[in-house]
Amino acid sequence: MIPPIPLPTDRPVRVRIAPSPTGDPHVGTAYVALFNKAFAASNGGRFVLRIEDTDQTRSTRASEEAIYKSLGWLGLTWHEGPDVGGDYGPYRQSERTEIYREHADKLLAAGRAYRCFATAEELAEMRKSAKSEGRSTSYDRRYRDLPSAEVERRLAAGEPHVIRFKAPLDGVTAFNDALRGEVSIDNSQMDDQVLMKSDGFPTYHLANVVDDHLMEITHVIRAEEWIPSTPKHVRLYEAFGWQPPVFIHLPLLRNADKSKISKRKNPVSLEFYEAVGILPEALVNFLGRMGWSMPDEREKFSYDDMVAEFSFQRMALGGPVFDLEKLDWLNGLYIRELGDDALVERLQSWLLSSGYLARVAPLLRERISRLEDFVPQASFILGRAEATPLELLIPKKKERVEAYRAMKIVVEAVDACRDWRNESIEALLRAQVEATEWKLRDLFMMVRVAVTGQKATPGLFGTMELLGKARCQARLRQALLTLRP
RNA sequence: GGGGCGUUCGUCUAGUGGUUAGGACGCUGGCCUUUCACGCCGGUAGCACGGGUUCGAUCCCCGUACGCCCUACCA
Repeated sequence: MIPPIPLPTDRPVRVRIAPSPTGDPHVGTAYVALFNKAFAASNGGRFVLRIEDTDQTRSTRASEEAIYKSLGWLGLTWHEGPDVGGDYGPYRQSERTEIYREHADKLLAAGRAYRCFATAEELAEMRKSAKSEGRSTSYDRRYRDLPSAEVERRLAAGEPHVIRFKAPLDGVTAFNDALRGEVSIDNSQMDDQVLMKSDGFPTYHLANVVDDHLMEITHVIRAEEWIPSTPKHVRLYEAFGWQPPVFIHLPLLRNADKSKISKRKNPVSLEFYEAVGILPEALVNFLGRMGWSMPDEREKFSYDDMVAEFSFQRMALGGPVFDLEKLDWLNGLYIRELGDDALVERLQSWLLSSGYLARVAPLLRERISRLEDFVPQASFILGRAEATPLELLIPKKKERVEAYRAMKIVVEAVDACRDWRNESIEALLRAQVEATEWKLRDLFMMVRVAVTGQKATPGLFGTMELLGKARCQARLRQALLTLRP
């Protein structure tokens, strides 16, 4: 039985989501956003969006924009964030590096953190030998007690280093998860977490704790995967002399096989759901049924209904499988409820707008002799795609494994593409020809068949552009699944 | 390997120390209908296992199994 969630008596409830802008906007982000926002709304609190772009190698502005767009599409809007401002900014972590630096220095000065000069190779070597000897592969604290003169010398020499937290060596660290009760780990399990990376950016652990405190976050509502690192966060709060927030860990969305939801096994991009015509209110409703239920157990309810009845005591803790079939059923319910005008409006704002048709029509002009031919000709671009059969997918004189390998390369390249235009798609695919060691025509034919389900189509790249990245990804991934040896 | 979290129909879930364990998706039979879909009525299938505690456990406790997550200078 889940106890009531403690609320602050002297200050407003403040919650946040903190997505990192890498890759496509994720359905898990929307899930966590929904429960944060609903909790805030039911308590008169505020919902903050903070962008965790501390991974310089993976974060992109395009991905950040995509998060705004998709969450906005779902109506999961925020009171404070990089785009709308607020009293606790900046809300983009890459603009807060000075703050983290100062706080890391404080820990350094207080003897709660230390500089570690281990190189990546050194660490890899350490883990390798630890593994071969059957020891724990966590960091062995080799720089924890480096004499200060030596630290100074290396610093003066400009040696790159990270700052690590001095985790307690013995004892136990416990915290209270509002849904699960006390969670504790033995401190022998806690390693000296990196706080500041050698590039001067903080890790999640430092940035998160510092920002949540500075932004006066009262309840940290995040996914279950964070439970194991929460004790470290608790020790960080303690080291700073801060009061930790209430921790609420939500169950993880799952694939059909119960593993954590992933793009390999499920469409996870919010852009996919929008592109295939899932209604935002249906998706929000569906996410609200993941681990949560209305008191009367009704299946269909709006965000406002949810807020009116919201309580974490109605939360189930098992990891819910994200079932597309049930989403489709629910979405159908919403569609059937639409009036004629509203339905037409939805269809138009989906793909049946004159603007979109204006882009499709030129592609199909040569292929139609009557106007009525347009509709069947456009079906592979407007309609739902069936999985392309295996025989069609494998080019002549190619083996299944070869096709699988090549498709994998294509899928990964497409995932990474951030500029979805005819020319850039072409450049992107051309760039894969070498990697696959295939003839250009074979590779492009396989992609064409995977994406359209047919061998004869309008220009491949223009078609892909119009189809949109999300749907192309889904179809390519479907093909990859079919090809899997 | 180590640590943590979890476990009610295939899936999403409700639920209580005594219930024929309820609803939804799916699948399925029927009705409606010129057909299909929608809608309506019905069927299908579940408390992981073993010990306790108890007059009685799906529910409380302990163990086991299984699943998942973490174990990065990613979040």
